[in-house]
Amino acid sequence: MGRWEPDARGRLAAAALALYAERGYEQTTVAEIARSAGLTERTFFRHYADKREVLFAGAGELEDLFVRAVAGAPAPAAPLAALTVGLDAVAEMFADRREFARRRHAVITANAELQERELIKLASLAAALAGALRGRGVAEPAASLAAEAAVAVFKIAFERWIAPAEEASMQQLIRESLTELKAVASGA
Amino acid sequence: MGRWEPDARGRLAAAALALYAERGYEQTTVAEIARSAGLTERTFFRHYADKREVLFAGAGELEDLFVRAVAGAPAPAAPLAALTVGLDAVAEMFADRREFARRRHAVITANAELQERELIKLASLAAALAGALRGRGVAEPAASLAAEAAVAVFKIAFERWIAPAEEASMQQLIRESLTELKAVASGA
DNA sequence: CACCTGATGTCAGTGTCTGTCATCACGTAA
DNA sequence: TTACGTGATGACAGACACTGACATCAGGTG
Repeated sequence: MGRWEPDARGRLAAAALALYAERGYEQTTVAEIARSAGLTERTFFRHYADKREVLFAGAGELEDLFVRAVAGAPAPAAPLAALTVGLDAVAEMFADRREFARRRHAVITANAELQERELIKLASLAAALAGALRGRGVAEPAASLAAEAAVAVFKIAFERWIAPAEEASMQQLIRESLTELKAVASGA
Repeated sequence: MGRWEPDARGRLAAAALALYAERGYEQTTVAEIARSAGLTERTFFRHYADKREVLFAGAGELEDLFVRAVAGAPAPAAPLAALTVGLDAVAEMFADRREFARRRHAVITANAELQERELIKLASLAAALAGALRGRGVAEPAASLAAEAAVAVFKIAFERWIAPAEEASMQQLIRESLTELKAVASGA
């Protein structure tokens, strides 16, 4: 065996989620997370920029997947059609992580600081999507507006998907939200 | 004259904006802001919950104005039409604060923590607007989607409004963004 | 065997934010 | 006038997030 236990990053993330869920984000110190993972506080900050970031390690992958799918959508597709290709790819990625998503989201919605971090990740996603659309020849401000709308669709579908009683697939919920958006935007 | 200089809150906000603009948000300590306003660090935290909030005192008023305008829109109006009434009210409120908005926005865009706070204020605004729409009989998820779309329109119009060369009125830019949104949403 | 590398530990320090108590001008009532 | 309450502030101690600097040590490499 190696000099250290493997996957320090993953152990820190798991310990953090467990402690945040058990006693709340504010009531958990970084030293406790590190100790729970068999490491020191200083090592925590070598793996994650701050106490919140430990919950958002997957945000980069989500953004990459979404952006690549949009960039690779069939050429003649309109902005919202290209974004729909990305939304479908994202839905597939989430499919088998519903319980994890529920636990993580419960922790985030219980704390304002964590919500702030989630929002800036979504804003980063929207900016990246707008960039992908511009790469497809979409002009501003249409690119940014379409990207913001797509993120809103994702956010609302996601919240429905993790609702306690919900059983519909994320892809189904995304399609429904998209339909609603089109109806709302054309209805005034 | 009173025992203390008047308007401690306002003096703190002015000192903070000036210092954040001059040397950057992270390079400014709360103790410096307080001293610049003739107060102590402890008093700063009695007026503002944290170092960021001092830049967002007006967010509550913006939300109140926006929500009241939407709630008071003519009864038969569709969701996006009611939101447009609110957007017009907001545009009027901003009209004579363009330079202040530019300075404040420059500080915020220069720092990720401040952007996070701005995003959660916009999310709070979107939630309040969705509530106002539900109060008008709009069902979910249409209410939330329409509210998110309206906030996106506001955000994009605002950014154009404070762009260096821009001279168009905020109302004009909001109308243009709304038109773009409708075109994008119906174009796929 | 000597050396380098990379992940970790240790320690000291800064800054944000909170709890607690003291201070003191002002208003009010006896 | 005097005693008392009130509210904004100051003073102080402390918890905790986060950073910089240096030490440690197993494993790979020459």
